[in-house]
Amino acid sequence: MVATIAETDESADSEGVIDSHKRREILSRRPSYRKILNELSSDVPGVPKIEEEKSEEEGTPPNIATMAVPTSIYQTSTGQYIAIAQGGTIQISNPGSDGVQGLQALTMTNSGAPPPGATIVQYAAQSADGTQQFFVPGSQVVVQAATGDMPTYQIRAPTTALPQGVVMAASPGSLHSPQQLAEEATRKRELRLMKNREAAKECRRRKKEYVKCLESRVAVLEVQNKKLIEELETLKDICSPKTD
DNA sequence: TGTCGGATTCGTCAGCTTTT
DNA sequence: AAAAGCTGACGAATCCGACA
Repeated sequence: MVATIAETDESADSEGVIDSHKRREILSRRPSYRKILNELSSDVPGVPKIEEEKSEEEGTPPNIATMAVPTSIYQTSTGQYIAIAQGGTIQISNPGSDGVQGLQALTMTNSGAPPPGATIVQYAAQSADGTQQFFVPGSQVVVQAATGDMPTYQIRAPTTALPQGVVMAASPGSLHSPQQLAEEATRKRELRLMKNREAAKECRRRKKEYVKCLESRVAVLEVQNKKLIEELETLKDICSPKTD
C-alpha cells in the first residue's frame, strides 16, 4: 500500500479555527469517563471500576474464540444482558438465549509479542455468522516521496524496499540537514497520530462502557423505585384500612 | 434498483488534565 | 514546565432501512 500525504494541515484556514475556538470556549470540560466511573463505583457497589490498562495482557495469549469469564453482569433497559469480563471483553446476550447461544463478544487486545516499537491492535467481532478480525500494524514507514513545491510523503509497509537516499529514524542528536529534520518531524507526527488514534479508540470503548453502566444503574434504580412504590402502597393499606 | 436521510464508525485536531 | 494522555467536536466514509 502506498498512500500519499500532502503537508497542508499545518496551515488551517483561520475562519474555521476562530469558529471552533468560539465553540469550544462555550464548552465546559468534564472529567474522564474512567474518573467518573471509578467515583461511581466507590459510591455504588456493583458498578465496576474501569481498570488501568495492563501492558500486553501479562501472559494471557489473546484467544478470541474462548469465552471470557464474566466478572460483572448487567441488564439493560432493553432486556439485554451485558457481561464485562476480565481483559475488557464485553459480552452482550439477548434474553431468551441460554448460555453461549446468542452471545456476542467484542474484544480489544494487544498482541502477545509485537515487534519492537510496533503496536498491533486487534479487533475481533464474534457473532453467529463467524469472526472478523482486523490487524493494524503500527510500524509503517513514512518516507519523503517527491520533490517539488510541496513536500509529499509516502506511507510504506516496513518490508517495502526503501528508495535510494532515504534515511530511517535518525536520532535527534544526529540530525543535520533540513531534510533530515523534516523526516524526523514527519516521523514524530506519524507516531503522535498513531498514538492518538489508539487513544481515541480506547476513549470510545470506555465511553460505551460508561454508558452501559449508566443504563444498568437506571435499570437497578427503576426496580428499586418500583419496589418502594409497592411498599408504600402496602403501608398505606395497613395504616388506613378501608371502612366498608 | 437508485437514492435519500439518519445512524454509526473512524481519524484527526484542539484544548484541557494528568503525569513526570 | 514539559510531555503524555484524554476526550469533545468535526468531517468523511460507510451502512442500512424506507421510499419512489
